[in-house]
Amino acid sequence: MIPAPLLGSGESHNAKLAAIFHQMAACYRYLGTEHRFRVIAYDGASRTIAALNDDISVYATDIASLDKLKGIGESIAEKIMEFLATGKIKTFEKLKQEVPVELLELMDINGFGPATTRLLHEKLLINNRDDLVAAIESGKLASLKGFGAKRIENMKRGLKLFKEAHSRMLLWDALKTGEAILQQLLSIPGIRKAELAGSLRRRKETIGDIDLIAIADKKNRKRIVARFISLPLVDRVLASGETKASILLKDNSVQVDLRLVNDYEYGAALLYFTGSKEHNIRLRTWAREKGWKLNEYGVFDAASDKMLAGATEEEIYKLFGMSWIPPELREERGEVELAIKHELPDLLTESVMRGDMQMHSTWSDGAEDIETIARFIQKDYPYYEYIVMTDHSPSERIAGGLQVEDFIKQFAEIDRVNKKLKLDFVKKGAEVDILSDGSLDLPDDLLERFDWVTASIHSGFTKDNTERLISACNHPFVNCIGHPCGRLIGKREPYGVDWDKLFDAAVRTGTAIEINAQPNRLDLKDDLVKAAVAKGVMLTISTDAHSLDQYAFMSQGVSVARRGWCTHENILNSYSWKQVEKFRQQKRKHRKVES
DNA sequence: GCCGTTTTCGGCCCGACTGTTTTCAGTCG
Repeated sequence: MIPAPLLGSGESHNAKLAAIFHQMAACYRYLGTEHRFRVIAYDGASRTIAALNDDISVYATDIASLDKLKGIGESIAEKIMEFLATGKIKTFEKLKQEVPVELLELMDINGFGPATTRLLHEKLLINNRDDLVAAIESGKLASLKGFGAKRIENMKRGLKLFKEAHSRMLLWDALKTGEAILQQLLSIPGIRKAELAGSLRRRKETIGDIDLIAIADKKNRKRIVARFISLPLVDRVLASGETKASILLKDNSVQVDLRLVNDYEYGAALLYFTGSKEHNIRLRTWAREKGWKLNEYGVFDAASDKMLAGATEEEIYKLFGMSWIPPELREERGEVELAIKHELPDLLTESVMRGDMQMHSTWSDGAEDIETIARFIQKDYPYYEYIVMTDHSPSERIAGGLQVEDFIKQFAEIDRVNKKLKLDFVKKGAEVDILSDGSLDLPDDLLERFDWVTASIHSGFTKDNTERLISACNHPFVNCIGHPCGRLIGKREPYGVDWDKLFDAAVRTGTAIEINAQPNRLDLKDDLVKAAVAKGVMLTISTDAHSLDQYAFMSQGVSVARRGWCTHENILNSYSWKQVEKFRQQKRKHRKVES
C-alpha cells in the first residue's frame, strides 16, 4: 500500500489541500445525488492541486490568479485562501458535523456506494468499519430490505480485500503480469485480436488494475468468457456477462477486466478503456459539440444514430480532426489542443537510444564484472554505442563505494575491456554522493578524469534539498543529477525541491538531469519531466542496473520520458557519444570563462 | 461548484453487470 504523502519540511500545502477537497467530494457524494456536480468539482480541484509542481501558495496571491487554474473557480479559490490563512476550511468543518466521516472510507470498498453507506448509517446506526463487521456477524444486516445472501457475502469479501484493493502495482510488475495474462487470453480459441488497455497502456508509474480488450465473434463469447474466468490464475470472479468479465488474480489480488467487442468497434473500445477518464470526457464533450456521440462502440451521429467511426483509434481521432494521440499523452494535459493543431511532439522511442548512463558492477554493489556487462549489452542491445560505468563513491559504504585508488584501478580495467572489445564502448563514470553541505565526496583532480559524473543524494531525505542539488549543478565536473527527487514509490516520499530553481540552475550550468528507470524510482517523474522539458533542461535516461536483467528497465525509462512529452532532442543519451562529449565540454569551457 | 469560438444560465460522459426486483437502483469503470 502506498502511504499518504508525508508533509516534510519544505514540502507543499498541496497534498493536504488535495486530501481535504477529496474528502469534501466524498462528503457530498454521501449526501446524495443532488450534489453530484459538486462532487465532480471538488474531485477536479483535488486532482488539479495534487498535480501542481509548485506550492499552491505560489498561485494564491489573489482569487483571480487561483481562478485561472483548471477546475478552480471563485468558491474553491476562496477556500484555498482561507486554508492558507487559517489552516482550516469552515465549510469542511461543517460538513464533518453532518457526515459520519469514518463512514467515508466505506465508500472506497468494492460494492459500497453512497446509497448503501447512507442506508447502513440511517437504519442500523453503523458509524464505521467495525460497526459494519459487527452488524454482519450478528445477522442484523440480513433483516434489511434489499440485502440478500449474495450481497452480504460480497460485502464480507469486499471488507476482507479492502487493504489489498488499495494497493497499486509498480508499472514494471504490472506489465509482466499483464503480458502473461494477455498471452493466456490469446491462446483461447475464437480470440481474434487482443491488447492491454487502461493505465498500463498509458504506462502510468503505478497500476490499479489490468484491462484487456479483445475481438471475438458474438457466437463465441459465452464460451470465451467461461474459459477466461476459469483460467488457473483466477482467484475469484467479480462479474461475467456476454461482453465483459472481471476477475481477481490468485498471486496478488489484482483485478483484471476483459471486454469482448466486434472488429468494427475495436478502436472505440480501445480508446475508451485506455482512458484516462479525463481524456475520454474531453473527447466526448468534443463529440457532443459536433452533434456526435462517442461511446465504447464508436462515434455516432446523435440525431440519426448512424455510425461514423469505431474500428480503429486512428479513424476516430481523424474524424475529430485530430492527430492520433499516443496513449502516454492521454492525461488531459493539453494534448487535445495540440492534436487539433497537429502539433503533438514527436515522442522519443527506445530504438533511438544510444547508450545507458548509469550502472553498477562488482566493483561496488553490482552483480557482474565490467567485461560481462559490456558483452551482454553488445549482444542484447546492439543499437547502443556506449555504456557508462558509474560505481558508487566512498560515502556509500554499504553499497561498496570505491576509494580514489579503486577508481584509478577501475580505469585500467575499463581500458583493458575496451581494448579487448576493440571499441571505446565502456565509459569511465561514477555516481558521486552529494554530501549534506552540497560538496562531493571525491576530490576534483579525480572527478576531472571521469568521462561522466552523476551526482546523487543518498541521505537527508526529509529536508528541502534544493540548495544541495544546485551546488552540485554548480560544480564544473558534475554532468548530471541522479534520481533527483529521491523517492521510492510506495516506500519513501520525495524530499523537498524547488523544481523551478533546480531546472533553471541545470540549464544555466549545463547540467543534465536523470530519469532513473528503476521500477520503484521512475525519478524524475513524468510531470516534472514535462516541466523540465518546457524549461529546456537536457535529460538522460539510465537503468541504474545492478544486474543483467535490469538493463531492460530502459523501456520504462523511455515511457516516463514519453509521458513527460520528450522528443529525441530532449534526451542526451539518444545522441552519439560525440554529442555527449560536446555537452560536457560546454560546461567546462563555460566555467573557465566565468572563473 | 465549474465553465463558455453557439451560452454568464443551464448544462455537466455513458453503458454493462449485479442483485433483487418484477422494471430498476446502485455501482463500477
